[in-house]
Amino acid sequence: MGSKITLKDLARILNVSISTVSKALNDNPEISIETRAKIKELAESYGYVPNNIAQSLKSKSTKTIGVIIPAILLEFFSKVLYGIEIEATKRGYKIIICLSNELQQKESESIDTFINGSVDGIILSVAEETQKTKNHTHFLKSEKYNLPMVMFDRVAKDISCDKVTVDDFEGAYEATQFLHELDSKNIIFINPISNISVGESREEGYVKAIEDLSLEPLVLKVEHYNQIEKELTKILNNQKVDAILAADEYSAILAINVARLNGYNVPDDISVIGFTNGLMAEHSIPSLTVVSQHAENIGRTSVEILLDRIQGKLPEQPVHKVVKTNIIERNSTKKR
Amino acid sequence: MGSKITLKDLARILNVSISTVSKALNDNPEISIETRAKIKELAESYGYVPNNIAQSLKSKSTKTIGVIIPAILLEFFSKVLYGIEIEATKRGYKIIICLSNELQQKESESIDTFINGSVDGIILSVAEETQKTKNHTHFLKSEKYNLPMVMFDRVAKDISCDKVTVDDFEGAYEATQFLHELDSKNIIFINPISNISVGESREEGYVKAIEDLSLEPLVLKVEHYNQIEKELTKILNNQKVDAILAADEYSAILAINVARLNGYNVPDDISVIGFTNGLMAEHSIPSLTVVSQHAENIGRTSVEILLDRIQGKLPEQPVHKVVKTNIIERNSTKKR
DNA sequence: TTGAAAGCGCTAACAC
DNA sequence: GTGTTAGCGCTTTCAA
Repeated sequence: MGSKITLKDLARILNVSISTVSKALNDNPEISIETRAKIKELAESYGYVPNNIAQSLKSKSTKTIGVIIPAILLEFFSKVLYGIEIEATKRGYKIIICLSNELQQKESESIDTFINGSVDGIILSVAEETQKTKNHTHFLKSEKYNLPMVMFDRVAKDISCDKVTVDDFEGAYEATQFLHELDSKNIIFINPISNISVGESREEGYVKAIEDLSLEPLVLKVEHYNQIEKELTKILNNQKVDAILAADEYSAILAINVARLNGYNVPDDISVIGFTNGLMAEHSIPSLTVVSQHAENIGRTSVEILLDRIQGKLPEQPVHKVVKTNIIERNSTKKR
Repeated sequence: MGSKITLKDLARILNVSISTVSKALNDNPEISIETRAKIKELAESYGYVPNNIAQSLKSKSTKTIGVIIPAILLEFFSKVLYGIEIEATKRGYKIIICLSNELQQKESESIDTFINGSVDGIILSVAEETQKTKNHTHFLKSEKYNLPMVMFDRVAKDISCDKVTVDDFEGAYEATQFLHELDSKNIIFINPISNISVGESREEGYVKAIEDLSLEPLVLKVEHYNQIEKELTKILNNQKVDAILAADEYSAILAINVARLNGYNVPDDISVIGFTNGLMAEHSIPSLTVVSQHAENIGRTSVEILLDRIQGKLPEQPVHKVVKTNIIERNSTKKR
């Protein structure tokens, strides 16, 4: 069967005008019931489907959201994406995905592909490179082209737009307290992501908690995961450590393994908490107690805010929503 | 600054016609060099960006691909998606994502959102429910509306379209042989996904290999992961097992744990191989030897075929490309 | 070298 | 109740 039957075709077949067909299919009461029925039947039989592009051009609304994420292989982002898709679909929107792969250049290009009218708004999380260079000029296009934008998780402080973040500071603060309540006095913080905003906040939360507890902070910053084994072993051999808080999931898993390799029992000798509730956390041995960021929730919330903004339901002032974290207790921490 | 400056606006400002502006910006030699320069400069200064929707309507090409995946939280699919995004971007295409969440209804709706002209082609992997019901009528729309479609990994045999699959049969066959070469004689196959096509093929490959080796096949089919511990324990207590091949990653991880809980050493007593090379496989203890399906490669290949099809570079006959698997040896199998 | 006009497919204000 | 017309923003043929 051929494709792409249009209003025009239907009109010609029935010898009516294009607008009559259009109105009939849109159930416009201007058109008589009989005509409507006849036209609908014909459209049905020809498998007519309205051309979405034409509708978009006319209505100046694409019903699609542009999403830019730094990486899809990081489980956190695929969870957020899941939340975004669910919520967008629920509200009748499609999503277009671009990956920045943590590069500023690709992030900027992605924004360019969105400011040409193909989407009604943007949801993004800032690329690592961009967070390092702090060059945010490409984000200004959102405002220049009147394209609503919401940033989630990794946000640019100096850009004025709606934001959804996790309370990383608070999450780290509470995790540190949690470890202290387990009688840990020597809590080390491992940070392989100190160069991105969330890593910073987590470290700050840890340090603040440690200070409030009148303990000694001990931070292990690393550039790469492969340094963790060596550096952590050195520390374990030189000082007492009875708890580890890791800034992400993988470093927590590594910490568990390094601790065990050094003869420590987890959780009896050392309790471990990591950030991010992912597959590895759930399935590691022992399973990992984590600070969950509710990734899916972040995605849904971002969509809600973006669509509310698009539909003019929000005050002019940018909205900043903070999603609370909570601790999911598993077997890498002592039972209370 | 305001938004959405159009050709019309530029034309009015310079007192030239719209078509002149259009041609100038497209570097059409019909327009004099000076006029071109002047117009480009003006466009630049106003931050003019051509409206993509209008261009699409005119050109009848959206330069976007519709992707329907059953689940994004399954790492395999997010890896494929990664491959799709990379290759699509490279070739100047955007991607729109829909999730079927393994439901036929959602899969069908997703196809509907694509046949209205919003994409130039579809890439999809069949939902679990659809594979069960075997109701494939919604896939026929692709042909009816002349919308090129490529299916990957989980495909519908009775639908004629381009396909990219993994050689699951061969992968399982080789993995079984691999285990046999490790001196395993009692190899059990755990299949929690016997209801989807890939699960079937893997089982067939295993059975064929076992037969060719003149061994006794032993298949443990389960409906859900939580049955694995009980069922496998029962088997381990009743008969000799020296190797386990699992139809997916998670069941392999579970198998390792169950074996260890029952006092077996992995890999000394029992070697374990799983399908899918994911995070868990890499980070489990011991790390898991896997049959890798090269998910990213599947994604890239799907895009290549789809775009070649769209651009008329392919023979009329549907193309079926089979991506080879290979075994990634880690610590859950004995060293040779 | 430039411009007028038609048309992509659809909607809607306004006529008849 | 139905049709005419204009227009969304762009490209492109044809005429000037």
